[in-house]
Amino acid sequence: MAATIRDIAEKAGCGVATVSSYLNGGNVRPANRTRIESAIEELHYTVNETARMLKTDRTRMIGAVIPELDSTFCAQVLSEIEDVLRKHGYAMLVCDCRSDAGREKEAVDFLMNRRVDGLFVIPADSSGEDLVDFQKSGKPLVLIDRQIDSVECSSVCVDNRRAIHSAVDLLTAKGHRKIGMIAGPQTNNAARQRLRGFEQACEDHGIPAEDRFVYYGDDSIRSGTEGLRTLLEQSPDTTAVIASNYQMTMGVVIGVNEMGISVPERLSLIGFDNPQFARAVHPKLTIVSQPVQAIGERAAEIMLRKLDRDANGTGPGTPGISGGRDVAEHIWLETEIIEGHSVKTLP
Amino acid sequence: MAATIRDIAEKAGCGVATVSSYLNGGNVRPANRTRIESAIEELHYTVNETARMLKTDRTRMIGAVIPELDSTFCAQVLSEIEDVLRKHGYAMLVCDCRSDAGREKEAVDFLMNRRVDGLFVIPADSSGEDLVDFQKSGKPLVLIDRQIDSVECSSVCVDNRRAIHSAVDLLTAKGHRKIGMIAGPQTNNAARQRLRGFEQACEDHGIPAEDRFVYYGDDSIRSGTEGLRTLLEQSPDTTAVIASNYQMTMGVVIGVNEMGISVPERLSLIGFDNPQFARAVHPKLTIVSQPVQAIGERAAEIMLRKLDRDANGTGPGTPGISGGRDVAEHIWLETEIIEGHSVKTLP
DNA sequence: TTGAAAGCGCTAACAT
DNA sequence: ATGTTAGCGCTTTCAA
Repeated sequence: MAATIRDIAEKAGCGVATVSSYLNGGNVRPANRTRIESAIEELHYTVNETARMLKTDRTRMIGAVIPELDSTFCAQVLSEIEDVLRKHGYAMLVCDCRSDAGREKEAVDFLMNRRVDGLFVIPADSSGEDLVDFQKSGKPLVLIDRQIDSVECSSVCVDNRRAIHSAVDLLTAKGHRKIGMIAGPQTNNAARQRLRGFEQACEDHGIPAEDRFVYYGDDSIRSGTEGLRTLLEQSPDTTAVIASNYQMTMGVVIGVNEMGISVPERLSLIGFDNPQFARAVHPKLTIVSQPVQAIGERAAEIMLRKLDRDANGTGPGTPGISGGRDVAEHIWLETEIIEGHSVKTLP
Repeated sequence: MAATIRDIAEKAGCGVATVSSYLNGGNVRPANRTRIESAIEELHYTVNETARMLKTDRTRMIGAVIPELDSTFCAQVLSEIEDVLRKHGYAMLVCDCRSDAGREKEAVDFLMNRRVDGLFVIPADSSGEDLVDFQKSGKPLVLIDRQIDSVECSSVCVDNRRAIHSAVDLLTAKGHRKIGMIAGPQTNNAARQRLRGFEQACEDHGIPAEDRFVYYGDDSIRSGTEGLRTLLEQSPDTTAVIASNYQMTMGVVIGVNEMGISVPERLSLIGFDNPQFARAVHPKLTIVSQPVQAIGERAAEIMLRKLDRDANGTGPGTPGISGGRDVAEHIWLETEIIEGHSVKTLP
């Protein structure tokens, strides 16, 4: 078995409290300090975090529930968060839900049992009940990329409506009026907002709303390809297509490639996310780009601030009766259009 | 505070041991069973895993140390592992090291303090000391994608030499003799093996080894683009290029795109990983594809088997004196070439 | 500053 | 099958 704090105390000839105090940065007499240090060295002692967790009721672990690890957006955001978190001594527990509501709920329960100090969620398809449940614990919850109406908590999102709106603006400025939209699953807020942005933009530009220009995908590569095919079949007069997330963008590019559609001559394209991918596409793809790094940073920042307050304040308790003590912050970040050569100017 | 096992025992009118037994699937009298169940329901009781951890000296947490979360390969493998693990009640702690040796060591220490029951590592640039340290705890370690000479432990890898060798075979079969290789950082075994496969293949096909055909990248997108440029500058007679990981493949595709090089007319290309990306490239990219899912599955499988044995056997202890009790398994999986249209047949 | 002792919530040995 | 009890390794009063 590994050495314990008792072993150190014994070897250093002092009490366990002194060792504990030393470990936690308290004041210890120089004589004791050196003896403790050499004892630690000798016995290869390291703090048993699990014991600490039980005693302090803080695990220094944060959960992250995400729809798809294998999605650049999620991976980049998580990577950023993990970086910040670990610098502050927190570990990150990741649960990939494969965009499934049931698994999402399971994951939240799983992490609650493990007593994580806080939770990040990129909700794929959640009613929000599980999250409200978590909030009852009084621990911080931060939603990323998507809000949920029934859950009142902090969030970091981009302005999704505006993101797609500006994509439509760009297309109409170049003369497009028959614009196809490959939308995401309407169960999640981000996808809904993006579709709304599309509809709003069409209205603003006097383009009549027609169902035949909208395809409802499921954020997968497959549905991007399928969406393109469907759109072009049912509306051959389409001159431009917008794909509203990265996976579907890749799907659309696969589609034009395999169906032999020339871009932008026959069809103009605007994709989403991943500037590097956009550069790899020929011709370079015009995309809506999200500030992924900033999203991760801001989310981590909010979480750390809340954790800090919990650690010093009244404790994470008093849920429900919190009396407005915990104000939910909503951060909105802007997207940016990176122009490539995939949009043609119509005569 | 949340309800404890004592609260349940009290409310159900039995001893804590009975409740504990119930929670752990032991035999409990029907009468008690129902009363315990309703008490749990009423008090919203959930097991405090941290207490369980301390008592049982098992955290049911597994660490994963990886070079880059934002890499399809890592993300897919992790996603698979996490899936299997969670089904068996294990949580996954992820540490992204940004391909940095120092951070890798820190991550291993960090996870050791947290007393993870096991560790997965995709070593980016590790001397292996930190891993040997971990092994002293007697807990299972599984290396993925890359072995380390100085560390004797189980591993799941692909046959990297053969992977590149077969790529060269394909090129030579189509008449190529001036083949450029964009190699990864020689600090990691996988990259070394891939380069070795290249050299071996050249030798096998009677192609004299020339330094000017090899570029040493760092597995980044940037170095893929840079590698292509360098190769074509210093060896304009190059007719084909192999990129030896996904990031560099994307970099090369960006390069041909932005430099206006026609593929495969002017230059033939073979990439690595990510069949979906290959389909999105025009013309469809010929790639070496790794069985990512199988890699994750096998790794998780090995880990679970070892954990199981530790749980039932002598315990994870007796490290060092284990007397060959723990035989390291080495799994080798095969890669596959998916042909596209990026390789030209030379006259 | 330091030591003794209580106790976090759970499991497991033991006695019943 | 069930209750009692000790103790996992740590932090944190409380006295000294």
